[in-house]
Amino acid sequence: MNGEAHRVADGVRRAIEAGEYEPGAALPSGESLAEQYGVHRGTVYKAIKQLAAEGYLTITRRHPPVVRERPTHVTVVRDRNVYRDEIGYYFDQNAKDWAAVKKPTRGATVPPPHVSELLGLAPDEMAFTRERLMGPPGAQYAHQLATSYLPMRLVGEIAELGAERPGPGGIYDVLERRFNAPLRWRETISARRPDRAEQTALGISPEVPVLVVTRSSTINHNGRDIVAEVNETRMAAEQFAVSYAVQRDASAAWPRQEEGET
Amino acid sequence: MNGEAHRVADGVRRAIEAGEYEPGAALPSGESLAEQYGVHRGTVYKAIKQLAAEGYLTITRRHPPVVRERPTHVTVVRDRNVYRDEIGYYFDQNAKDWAAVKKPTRGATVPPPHVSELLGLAPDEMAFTRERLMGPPGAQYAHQLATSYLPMRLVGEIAELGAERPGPGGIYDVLERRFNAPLRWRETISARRPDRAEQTALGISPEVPVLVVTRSSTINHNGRDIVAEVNETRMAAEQFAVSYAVQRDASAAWPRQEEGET
DNA sequence: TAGTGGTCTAGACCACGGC
DNA sequence: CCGTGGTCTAGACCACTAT
Repeated sequence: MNGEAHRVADGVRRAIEAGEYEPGAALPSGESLAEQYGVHRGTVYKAIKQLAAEGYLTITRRHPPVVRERPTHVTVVRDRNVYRDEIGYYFDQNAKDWAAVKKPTRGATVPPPHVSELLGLAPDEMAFTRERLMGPPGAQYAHQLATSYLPMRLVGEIAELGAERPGPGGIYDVLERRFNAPLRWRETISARRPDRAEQTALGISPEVPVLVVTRSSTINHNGRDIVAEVNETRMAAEQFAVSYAVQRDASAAWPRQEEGET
Repeated sequence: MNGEAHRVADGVRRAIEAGEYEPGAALPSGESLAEQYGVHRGTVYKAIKQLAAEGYLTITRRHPPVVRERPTHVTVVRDRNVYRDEIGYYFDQNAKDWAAVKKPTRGATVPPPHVSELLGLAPDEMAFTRERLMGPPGAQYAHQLATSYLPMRLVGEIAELGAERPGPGGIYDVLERRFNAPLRWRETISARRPDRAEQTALGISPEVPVLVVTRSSTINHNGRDIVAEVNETRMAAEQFAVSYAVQRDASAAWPRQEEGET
């Protein structure tokens, strides 16, 4: 794992951390770095890719690599509660004031397999989607990328769900009003490497993992529980973490009763 | 992004998925694959690295790549509760019957920065560690890699914490007995690329992200809350997900009172 | 000693953006 | 048109393993 590429990567990394290249500034071209370090351009290329994987650089075709803003270490973005303000439900107190980086888009696609399964759809069945890119005011890239999946059948029955603006409180209020029952949510967290769209939207390299929070919304309808919506939020794993308090099951009550202490 | 390397990767991937190579079997050497596809060996090398990144292969130095067991998609490993059985607390109902793949080790290291911060240690201060590799019975690789960090000061005061076997119920029971107070836990989830030790222990490539669950144990001592232990569990993100139910804050109670419905 | 993965150089070609 | 990143080939070298 040692070698010339490593030497170059270490040198450039140190230069970035020493502030020799400002965040947002472009690096010298591969050719000139090769000259500077006395190695072949291909070797520089590998070093640059490595640094992009570590989150130091964003690389674009036909433009020199750009130094990313300092990875602001881990920010907690969730806890185990859902809150409500005058607008509607929200799940993330930090992101409350975020704005859409781009106008939300609506469409229809075949959801990823685990989403289809949650919604009870056939693997190749289409779903209605709504996509939002959210970020703090003034951010260059989106920090979170959220896609909401709804069964076509449901959108057909309840026209407001497919509207450009479903009204105050969003689709969750529409659902609770329509079914006259409370929504229940479950969040599942995993991680994977980003696809092309996620790389572009979040400004990250293929090697930087994204944290995926899949939230399913369940509601009771005629005595049966149905999953009405699945929301998948993706964020760069190096910048975000998800946190929650652990709750004691009845079996773990304290103080404990039936244990003989010495 | 298209090219010869892609063609080779697609071909080999299809062969694996068609079952032409059994899980555990070795692939042909790079040289012979290069011949077979009519490309240069370096191109094959890139394709193989890509497939390893996708989780299909495990690559080892100087040995042909080995086909990994089919990534069994996402397995939920947590919910928001902590449970207790006759042995002690446990956080994961699925992993209840897992066994240690290797004998647990004890030692002392400088913890990662976020762990030091949680424990209230100086960035370069050492901590007592206990490391376990857990997996289902008979597994080739460990599925989860857990490290427990304790402040040296605490281990000095309470000798049982540093013992090879802290007794039934583990260190959590020791702490609750000693401080006569209940532990409280918080879990924070993020993801990153694995370091060398994690790659070896979990049998994954550098490009496959690991999910990191950091659990801090807080206990009240003389009226102050102290973080007595931090446990960091790592697992391959392609195989595991963490799931929990979302709870309604008081602001999000249902049915809602003060809203005029039309 | 032969064969393996892993790395590097040298040189070539392509697609595309900016001049 | 030139310069950029991105890719591929050809050929070399090394460290190590299996024989």
